Amino acid sequence: MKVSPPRPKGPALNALRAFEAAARHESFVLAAAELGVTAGAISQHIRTLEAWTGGALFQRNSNEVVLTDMGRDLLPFFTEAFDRVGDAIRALRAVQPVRDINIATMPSLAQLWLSGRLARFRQAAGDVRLSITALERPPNLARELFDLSVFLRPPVVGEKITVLEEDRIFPVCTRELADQLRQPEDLLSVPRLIDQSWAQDWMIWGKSAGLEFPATANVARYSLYSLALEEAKVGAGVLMGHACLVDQALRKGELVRPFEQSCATGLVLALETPENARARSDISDVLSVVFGLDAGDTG
Amino acid sequence: MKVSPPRPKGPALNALRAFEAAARHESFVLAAAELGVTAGAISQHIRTLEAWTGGALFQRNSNEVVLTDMGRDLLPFFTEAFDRVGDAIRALRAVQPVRDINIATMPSLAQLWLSGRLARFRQAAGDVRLSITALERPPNLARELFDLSVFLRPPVVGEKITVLEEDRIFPVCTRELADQLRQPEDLLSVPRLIDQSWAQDWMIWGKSAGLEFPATANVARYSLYSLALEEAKVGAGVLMGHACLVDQALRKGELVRPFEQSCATGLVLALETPENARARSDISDVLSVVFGLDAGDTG
DNA sequence: TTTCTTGGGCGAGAAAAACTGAGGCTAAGA
DNA sequence: TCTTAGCCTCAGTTTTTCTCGCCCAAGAAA
Repeated sequence: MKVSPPRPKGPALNALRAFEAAARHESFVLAAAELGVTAGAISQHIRTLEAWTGGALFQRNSNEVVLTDMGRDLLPFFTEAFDRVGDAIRALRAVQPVRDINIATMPSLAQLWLSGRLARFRQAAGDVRLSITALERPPNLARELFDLSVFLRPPVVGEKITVLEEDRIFPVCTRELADQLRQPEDLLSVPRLIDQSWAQDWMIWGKSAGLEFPATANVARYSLYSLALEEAKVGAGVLMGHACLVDQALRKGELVRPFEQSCATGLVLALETPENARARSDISDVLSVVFGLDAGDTG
Repeated sequence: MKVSPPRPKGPALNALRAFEAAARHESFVLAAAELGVTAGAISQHIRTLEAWTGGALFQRNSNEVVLTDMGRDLLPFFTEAFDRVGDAIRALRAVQPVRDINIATMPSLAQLWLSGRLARFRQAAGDVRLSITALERPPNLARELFDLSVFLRPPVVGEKITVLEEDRIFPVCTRELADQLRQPEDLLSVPRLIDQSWAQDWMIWGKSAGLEFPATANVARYSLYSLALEEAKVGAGVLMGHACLVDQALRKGELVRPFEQSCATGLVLALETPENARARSDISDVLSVVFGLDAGDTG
């Protein structure tokens, strides 16, 4: 027996947070992205934690990790804990009246949809700094310090989610190219432009038009929607346009719709705010000026 | 506007914990002790946090800190958050069946009361490592990784607190010295030994005996009760004995009670366990073997 | 009054923690 | 078969955190 060893120390808080994120995503890569570090860092945290507890939290497979039963049982405790920590941080942040507003959105929406609308807002309220972070997936707003997120996403039911519009898609191209397209079948013979992350778009629209598009033939993939859009503008092919993303180009006449037929993707353009955010006057300003929403106007 | 700045980062988790502890104690020194760091470290964390929020959390006075209103409003969020984090850590620790049991107690109890009893336990269950941490004050068991605490403390009402006995005090000394003491008034003329932290003891007992002991005259103060006890054993003076602390010495005949009169200090010898700890079989073993308590046997 | 003690601030340097980056492995899909 | 996606590990570096020494002010004790 040792008398008076130092107080027993728990594991590092950052390691706990890393576990929570990794367990929630069941992926070190996603957890790393959420926390803004590399996957290696997550891996190390998890190992530290496993060494501390003496039991395995994850089962490592070749290209995935899965929670062990033990890890799965533990997760709710950690999620609850860090949700409360998130609340505390948010409360801390709220002591300062206005500073800057962090918006999370998809790269494509940031460039093609949001930027125009925010210009309007920035004129109206010059003292607020806006910062836009482009993310592939909607962040967990209970955890991260965003005040607002706008994403095309499945229509999840959520407390603080407002559906702005349904996501609809239809082909778009230059007027010149459109003139060569008499009927939908003609689309099979021109280059089709798609965004990596929405590889299904042509198939979905095809189904509604009674066509089947081969997955690979005559297709150019782009990692960013805005790149595909630029290519479409110079006549490189036909882009499957999302209404909210090509609206500007259509208005300007840079692109046209060779066929009126449109179809829903099953996604919605949704705006989400963290708990209590709409009580902040600065944020509800953005909501009303930019999106035409009033406080409490939740979907 | 910056597009795609990295995700907005919150303050360091350790800084949040430092704030919680500092705010709860309204003292950097106590918070530092709880977290096992120096007060300077706490001070820096708080300043980091204040810089992040842009508002003062504490008002610094010359030799104290007091929470600002803002800080006071924030505290409940943080306490809730770190209570949940504590739960999570505890759950993590519980995945491993038995390892070691951490006991928190006062230095005097550790030496004079606990050690004998634990010897009994250590014989019975040799595979459990016990570690005893001596602390001045009862730790917050919702926060720290102790499985058990034993303290002389005011009789607070608590869920998981079991009162073992009432704290009673009475003078003790060597038999030789006792022979010179005919009546309580004689105590005024012999050296009185006291422990720093229980400076009131003589006054309290004096009141019950109808005597008034001058606070300073003819008094030897010791920083540890066990030191005072050793001095008493060699006849250096009369010690105000706490029943639970001098019991062993009385049994062995090393000390005697010159006067039978005893009085209660208003404190109790209380055992505390964290939430759910008594469900752990290893811990309830300690409770039953060492303290004669059965599961669910809470005060 | 003077001295001591206590609680806190500050800055430099040390220690510890966290993170990155490179190289390797496996499974799945093209 | 080749590529890609995930994860692992390890070494080295960067960043953070902590300690240490010294200062200050206020209150208690002498």
